Amino acid sequence: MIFGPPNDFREKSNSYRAVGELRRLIFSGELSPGSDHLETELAERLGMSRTPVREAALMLEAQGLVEVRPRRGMRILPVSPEDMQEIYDILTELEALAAANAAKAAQENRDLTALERSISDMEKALEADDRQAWADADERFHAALVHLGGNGRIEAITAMMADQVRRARAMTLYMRPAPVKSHEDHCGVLEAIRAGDAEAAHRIHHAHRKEAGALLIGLLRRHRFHQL
Amino acid sequence: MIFGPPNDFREKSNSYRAVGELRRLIFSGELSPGSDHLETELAERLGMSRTPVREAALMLEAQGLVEVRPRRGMRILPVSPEDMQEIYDILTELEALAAANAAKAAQENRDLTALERSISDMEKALEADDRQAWADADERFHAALVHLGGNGRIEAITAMMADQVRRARAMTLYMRPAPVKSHEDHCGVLEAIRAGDAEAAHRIHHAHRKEAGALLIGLLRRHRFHQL
DNA sequence: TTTCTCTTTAATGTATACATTAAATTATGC
DNA sequence: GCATAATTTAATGTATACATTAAAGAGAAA
Repeated sequence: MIFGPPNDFREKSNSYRAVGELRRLIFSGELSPGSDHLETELAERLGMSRTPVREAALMLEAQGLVEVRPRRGMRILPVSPEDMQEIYDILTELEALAAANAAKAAQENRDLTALERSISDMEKALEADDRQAWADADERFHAALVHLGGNGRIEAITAMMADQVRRARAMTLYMRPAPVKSHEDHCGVLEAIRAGDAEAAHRIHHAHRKEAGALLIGLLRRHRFHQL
Repeated sequence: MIFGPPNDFREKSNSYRAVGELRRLIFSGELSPGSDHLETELAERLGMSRTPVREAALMLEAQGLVEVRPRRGMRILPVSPEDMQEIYDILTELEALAAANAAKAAQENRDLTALERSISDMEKALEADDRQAWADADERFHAALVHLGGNGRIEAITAMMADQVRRARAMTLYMRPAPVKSHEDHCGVLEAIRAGDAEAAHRIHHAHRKEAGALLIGLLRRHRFHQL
């Protein structure tokens, strides 16, 4: 879990740089799920000593991305369809709550440009049939929505879960149908927030995540089946 | 967040022992919220070198309990009423989901003894007017419920949040009225799970957490007011 | 061959040394 | 006296040395 604002001194420290680097390597797939990596090896790869690498590994373990086992190195935790089910169940509840809270706070918080922009970015990506751009904008939409909800801990938790979803989505991005229904849902949520209708925002977003989750998990299971 | 089963080798390592020790010191109030603690100081206190202490501090930071600031030491994050509101909002959603899932899984999973025992422990504590025993049993009830829900990530998240709640509850335990309404709610949830009624389990537990949260936060605000 | 034991290897966990640098302190000019 | 600059202090971030010990491998007995 990534709490608090990103402090500037973190960027100067090798430990936190290692966290960022390792995250990048994990999400890009260069460190594949299930693989083990020794501290020495990673230290050489990142051009630093074992100390900051080791500290980074422990932080990533505390965040649930890897497992540190003595003498076997840092293991990149695989994400099974069962894991993804757990994650989507959580995202569904917490994001729907955030949507409702965003709608309740709509009076004070009128800046919905982030939501609007991500929706229009998704439209453009859909026209251009650019799946990756669509996925990026979709992620921005969800992040913006959760941010509007105003609960920092929900932001931290969903950001962590989004990390995992990104890994799964990379595998299934080109298997799914063009996300047209998603677009309607997003617009519906935005309008409900504009109107200050918390109940509608919650209901639409809850259904949206539930459907998207079922779709992704179905694809994941098929994907795993094909791999066997 | 504490992922995965507690591996035995962790108990032998000073780093993980330090995590446990520091958590104990934080929850017992020996390290008070808002206070700063230098690595050297903590290392001496725990009887080990700076290395494992530092690693523990970074793990606790990744879990959201403390903040590590260069040259100022490890700061124990205070828990404001606003923080507690965030936490209860999350607990409300995730535990209610767990309750619903537990009810759905009631056919397979018939072992409700943990729930039953914690409820009877609460009854006993209530009769003996032992607030601390009641709070402990209440915590066990919620933990058992979430465990029955079967989502390991929800378990990890709620366990982390429960840590924070415990700190707040320590302040307000003797301010609140005798928790009689809670008892009815707990029994209601248990019966709904027995009956496999997911909707009822969700509804009752959701309302239960919402009320309990409002009560605790009200007390916290008053408590803070008195401290000023 | 297989299995058990002993030896060797090497990765980790920890302590420690040291360079860096923010903060505190002193000194200096106004 | 006050503000600013120079100096000192000390806590951290990192590298490295080393003891520990799990795992791998070799060797002997069945």
